[in-house]
Amino acid sequence: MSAYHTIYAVVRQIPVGKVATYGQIATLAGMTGQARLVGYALYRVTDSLEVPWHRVINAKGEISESPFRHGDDHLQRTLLEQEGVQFSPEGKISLKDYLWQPELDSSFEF
DNA sequence: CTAATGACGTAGA
DNA sequence: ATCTACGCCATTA
Repeated sequence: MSAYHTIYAVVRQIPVGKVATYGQIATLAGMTGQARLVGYALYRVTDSLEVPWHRVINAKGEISESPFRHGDDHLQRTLLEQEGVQFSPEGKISLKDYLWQPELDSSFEF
C-alpha cells in the first residue's frame, strides 16, 4: 500500500460541497507537515482512481493548478461551483464556510 | 542503485 | 498585502 494511496483514501472522505487544504489532508493521512506530498500525490491522480481532487485547495483558499495536470485549465473551479462552493471575486474560497471539518467520520480502512 | 521531480506551508522581511 | 527562502519525501525513469 503506497503512501499516496493513503492520501487518496483521505481525499475520498471529503464530502460534497466542502473543501480541504493540503496540510489538512497530510495531517489526516498521518504525515503532519508534509503538505507537499499531498500535492505530489494529487498531481499523479489518474482517471482510474476515483478521487475528488478538485476539493483540495491550498491554505490560502485558492486553487492551485499545474499546467500539465489534467489537460483542462480551470476545471477544478467549475467542478466546485457545481457542488455549490462559492468563490470570492478574488477567485478564493471562503475556508470559514467551506473547509471540511472531519468529525467522527474518520473511519476508513486501508 | 542514483537522480529528477512535483497541486504546499510557514516564517520573516 | 506580496515576496523570498527553506523544509522535505514518495514515486518514476
